[in-house]
Amino acid sequence: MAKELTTRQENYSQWYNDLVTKADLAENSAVRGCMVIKPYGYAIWEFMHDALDRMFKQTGHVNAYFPLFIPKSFLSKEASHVEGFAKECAVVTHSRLMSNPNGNGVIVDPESKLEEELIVRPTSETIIWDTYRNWIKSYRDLPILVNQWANVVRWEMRTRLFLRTAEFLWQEGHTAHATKEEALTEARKMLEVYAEFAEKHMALPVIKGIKSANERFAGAVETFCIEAMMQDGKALQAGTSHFLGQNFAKAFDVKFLNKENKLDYVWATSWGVSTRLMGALIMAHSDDNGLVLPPKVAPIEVVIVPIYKTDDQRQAVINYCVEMKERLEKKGLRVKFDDRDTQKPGFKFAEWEMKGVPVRLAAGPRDVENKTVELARRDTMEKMEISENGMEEKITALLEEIQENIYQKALKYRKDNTVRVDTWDDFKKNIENGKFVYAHWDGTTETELKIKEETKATLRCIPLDDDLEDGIDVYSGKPSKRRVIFAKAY
RNA sequence: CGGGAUGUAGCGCAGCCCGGUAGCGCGCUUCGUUCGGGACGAAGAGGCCGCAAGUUCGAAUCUUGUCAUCCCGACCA
Repeated sequence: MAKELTTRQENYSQWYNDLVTKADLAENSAVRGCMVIKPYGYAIWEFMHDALDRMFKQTGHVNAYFPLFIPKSFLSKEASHVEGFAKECAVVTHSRLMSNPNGNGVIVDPESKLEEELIVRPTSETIIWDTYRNWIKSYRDLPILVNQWANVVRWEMRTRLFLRTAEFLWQEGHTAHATKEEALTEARKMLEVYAEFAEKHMALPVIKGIKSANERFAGAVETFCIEAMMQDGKALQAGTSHFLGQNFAKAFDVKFLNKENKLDYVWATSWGVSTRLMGALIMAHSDDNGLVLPPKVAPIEVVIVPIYKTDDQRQAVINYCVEMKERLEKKGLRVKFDDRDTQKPGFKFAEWEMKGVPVRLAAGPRDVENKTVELARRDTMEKMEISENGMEEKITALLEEIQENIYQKALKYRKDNTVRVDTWDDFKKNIENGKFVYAHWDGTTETELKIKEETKATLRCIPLDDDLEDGIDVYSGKPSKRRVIFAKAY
């Protein structure tokens, strides 16, 4: 048995990449850099999707949908925007296929060449602002608070499952406002929504911050972000919210009459999170036994595994389990009763652990007799025997505890791997060791790029919640007003 | 797009150097024994060796091209 176990661990525990992507969440498709999200993985995405959607609606947003195809000319209207995306666009040039006259198969019909090429959206600012022009005439039409759930395509040179796929699912909010202040408030508000979602639902501690000019979104005036630390110490940008100023309004000629009866350009924001969040979830919480899901995004919160030998036992145990399942469901919990006759209990234990189910219950004849049930929690792998009486309350409370524990564990990990440094030697050493480094920065792109060149560390963000502090730049020695975060990133 | 590696059964791999028509482990099927932590035995099923050309009597193996994947750069959510 030990040998079998070893073999399987070798197969399954090659960290999240093999384990989760190949075993459960996705598998590579024939399309370059794309992913198949398997049902269990998609269920996790649906939970994140639904929770976010509720939060958007609570903050006054509504959903809409805009075309997948963007005429090439749209993309070129905002100069820095097109510059940012030009190198990673999929382009539609033809509209038809035809039988190959020279043999079998089909070829692109040269007659069907499009007059203007279409770009498969890498993001939708352009087509949405082209549409907003017709929606906005007066300050009375504002604000527009629209969100879109969609897929986008970015033909990246190098792809990475979940973190940077050629096609990914996301939501993109695009809002239009009458004043700069209102737009800025909106961008900040959505950053708060993302931070709350990451921390409360995904149990993922994040740092809210502002991007440096160098890392800013193409076309934005200011980019806000949430940054998270993965278990290898690398930083992952988990969500962004942009204050777009009047850049897109000017590019697409979106003007309105304000209260003073003066014509003005509209102020804009955009904000988005993607299936990259699933990558964050996996990389932040998984262990060698597989995925660890915070209960709030777990498609299954409790799995019940029956244990029996004989047919007589089977019936009694199943009845016992079904009753528990119904009682838990009555409390609003998502429960799976694994009554498969084809797998043994030990196999099921391992499988559900790999899938990250927060709580497992196992019941056999002994439990039926004693009115007990064995409970195992995924986050700590602890097992305990609890009484069947009042188990609903116990489990409900435990799920909250697990949610909190996973968050605290990630938070502690980040704290343990975050340092403040004041010398260049310390800086290099700590970046090399995969730490988040708080250091003084002189505020110039030049220094930022030099640091990146020498250490591969990027300026993750200028933290919003930190106090100002006088100091000198760790690289250039020039004066600095505050510390910023440097780290290696995905 | 540059540098490196890889592509053989559902998954993980061996075979390639030195050409002779494919093998191992897991998984899968059937039967029996098992069943409170990834069971065991026996018998089976499954592969135009990524794709396309070339060399050869003969190619998984040699040559060229091509596509894809992974790692390192540049780029990015």
